[in-house]
Amino acid sequence: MLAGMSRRPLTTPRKHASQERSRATVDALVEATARLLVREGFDKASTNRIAQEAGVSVGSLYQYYPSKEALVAAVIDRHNGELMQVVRAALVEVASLPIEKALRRLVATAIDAHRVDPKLHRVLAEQIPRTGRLEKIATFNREYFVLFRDFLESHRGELRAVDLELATFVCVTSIEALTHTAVLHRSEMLSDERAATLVDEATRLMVRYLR
Amino acid sequence: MLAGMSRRPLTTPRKHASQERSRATVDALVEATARLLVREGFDKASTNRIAQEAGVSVGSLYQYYPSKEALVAAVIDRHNGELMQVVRAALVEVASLPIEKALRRLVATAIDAHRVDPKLHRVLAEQIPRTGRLEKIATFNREYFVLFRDFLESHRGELRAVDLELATFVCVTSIEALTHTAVLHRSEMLSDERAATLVDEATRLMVRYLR
Amino acid sequence: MLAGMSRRPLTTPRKHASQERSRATVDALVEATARLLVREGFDKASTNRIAQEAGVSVGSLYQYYPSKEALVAAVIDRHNGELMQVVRAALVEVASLPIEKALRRLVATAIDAHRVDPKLHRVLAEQIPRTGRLEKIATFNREYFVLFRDFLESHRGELRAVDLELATFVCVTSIEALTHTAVLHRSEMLSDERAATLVDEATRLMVRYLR
Amino acid sequence: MLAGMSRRPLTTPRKHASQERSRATVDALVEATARLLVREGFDKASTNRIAQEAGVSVGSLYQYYPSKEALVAAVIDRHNGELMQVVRAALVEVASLPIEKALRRLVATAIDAHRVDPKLHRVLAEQIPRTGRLEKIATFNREYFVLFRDFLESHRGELRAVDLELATFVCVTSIEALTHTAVLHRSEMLSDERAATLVDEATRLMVRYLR
DNA sequence: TATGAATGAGACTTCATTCAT
DNA sequence: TATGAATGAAGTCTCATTCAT
Repeated sequence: MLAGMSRRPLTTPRKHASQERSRATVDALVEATARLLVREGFDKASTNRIAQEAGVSVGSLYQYYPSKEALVAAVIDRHNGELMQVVRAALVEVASLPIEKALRRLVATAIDAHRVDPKLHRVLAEQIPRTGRLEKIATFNREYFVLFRDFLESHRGELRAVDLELATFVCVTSIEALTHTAVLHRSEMLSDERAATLVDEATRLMVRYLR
Repeated sequence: MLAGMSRRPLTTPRKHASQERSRATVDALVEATARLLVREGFDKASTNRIAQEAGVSVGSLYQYYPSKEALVAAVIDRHNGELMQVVRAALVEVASLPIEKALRRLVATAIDAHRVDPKLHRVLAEQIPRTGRLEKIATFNREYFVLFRDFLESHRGELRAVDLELATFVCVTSIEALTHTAVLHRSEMLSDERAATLVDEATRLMVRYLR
Repeated sequence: MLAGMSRRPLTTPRKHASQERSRATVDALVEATARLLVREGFDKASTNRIAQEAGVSVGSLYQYYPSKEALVAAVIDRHNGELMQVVRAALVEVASLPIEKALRRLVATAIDAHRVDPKLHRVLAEQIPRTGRLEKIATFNREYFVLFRDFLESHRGELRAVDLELATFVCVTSIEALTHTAVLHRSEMLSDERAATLVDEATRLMVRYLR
Repeated sequence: MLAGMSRRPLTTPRKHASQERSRATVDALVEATARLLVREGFDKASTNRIAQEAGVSVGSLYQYYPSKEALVAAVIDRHNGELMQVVRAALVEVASLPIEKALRRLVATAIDAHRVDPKLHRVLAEQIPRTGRLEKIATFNREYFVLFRDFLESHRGELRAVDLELATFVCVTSIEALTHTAVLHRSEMLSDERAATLVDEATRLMVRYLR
């Protein structure tokens, strides 16, 4: 569907690094990649530089990852994992709350999630499309989507009549955009005094729309 | 704010191409860049290939643009210009309508704007961060922002008490995200039957939030 | 048919180098490749080294040849061309001679042909299989084969009853092997005094076989 | 004689593998090398892959062979040994036959010898020059040469007056070339019906030449 | 002795950019 | 001013070989 996207480099790890020594190498590589991505951006993060930053030889890098893309993919996966953990926990916690309280909590959580490692988040958000991780992102989003849909379903009683699918799309997309933009491009909005207001507004947006 | 971004290549055109012939060359170059960006992606769109596609020598390319980035920047500017034209027209047209009708119209326009050249839009959206065009985008957004704020201001009477700045942020960000996502990742939502529903929902989201 | 031979690198030149300057570059590259092949062998003749030897940048090398293999292929083609010229000339010259005189002359010519650039010939003979030039070699051999067959045909009267195809195979293969081996591995056989003896023997081999 | 061939890697095995376990490892390595050479070609047959194919660690590989070349050399030696066994047996068997019968038998045997493992034979024939095994090959050929010379000597009575040295060169080279080419490049000549004809012709070539 | 993780020189190749014509 | 040949830094990746465990 995307033009010119044939022959994308492999993005799956090569070995699963059973021994302890290798495990350390793999971790160092992913960590180094994340660091360089933040510090220098995708283009400047060459495999040689990554290996160097990880204190490892290029050869070792290629022992575990077949390409730079695979390494970035690993960083993405790790980051997504962390985000989803936060999100999942929040959704569980919130399941039994009345919808307004619940949504407020979810918005706040979304902001927190974006704060996990905002610089990394930004680079990844920019680079994801180039890494063949669209699917994984889709996966990520789909999981969020499904969980949120379940959440709405279990609060059916408090909602107006609405196509849940559509409502989920509207809410998830809006929350994501608002929190993402606020964290990455409008950090002044998240000062101690003003953060609450933003949460208020986002919550109001959702609540009024859904009720 | 972005780390390690010093020494960014120049991104302003070299001459202003007053003569007719030059004008044609410049146009051909920008057009060729856009075409290749869509067809091959940023990385594969080399300056040599762009020159070839434009039917011009590389030498000439560098006569008019000091770098590849400058060329991409030109494409971005052109694209943004087209978008803003659509948006501006809509805002003018809508100025005197009651808020619900107005918002419905604006949402529909946002979708149309994204449809101007969706594939190009997607590539640009992905590449913008790498081109130092963040500022220009900010500029773009700021103009939209200001216009929308004015729009809200002139409909003050129909709104609840609300910080206009904040409301603008919420609305602009949400509309942008909903239309962008729908067009780029959920094209099935824009089939003839379903498009109206999406517009309905987005409108409802805004209206309920603002009133 | 050969195992593991999929995805062979391209072996056709990239441009045809019309301008004089490029022509010189291309020539220098082929020449340098031949030189290095002789001096260092295939494996040590890296593209960077070839470019250096040619007094040209690697970039230029890749402007004209898509791979090292293509360069070697060019050398092979050039060498084959030279050989065939010698061989063709001899066959024409010999057409009307009685078969013994003719064969003697052809054997002597084959030795001469191998002497054109024996070291290069050796390296190429060794490297040909790896270059996807088997076809070209086949072509080369086929031309020789056809010419020799015609030669036999036109001397039909002097031959015993024999399958011409088969006789051609036997003669061409033997002459080639004898001259190749003598030149490359038994140069002592080609000293002034002994060369004539070798030609005698080879001629006798053919004549007795054919008559 | 070959230029630039100094500093060739070691090509002799490291230990003589007295113990049984070692013997098995060594065998597995040589066997694996032969298999990979056939399946993937010389370049793709990396030492790591060979070790893996042999079910042994790279470390162990280097315990027994000091270099990749040494491994290939071992394969060549093994292959040559097998060939020589066939050839030696034939020469013994043939010693007392009249020359025509004997030569027919030797030609047939040469074809058989090439059929022992034609794919391996081809790869080795191509790779030998790169392995410093030229000497060994020379050795191989020299043994064949000497045996054949002895054969001719013992049939002196049936021959015309001829320099035995030279006659041996002519015969050995021609037979080798004819059988090698037929097996590797003209397999259609060895179909059940046609093989006999080829043997006939080759025999005739020799007999007429020698008598 | 065996293992296999680690090494790192070096191979191939691309492409933004320059410059002689 | 236009051309396109030339440049060469830099990037990705492989693989023979070593060495700590």
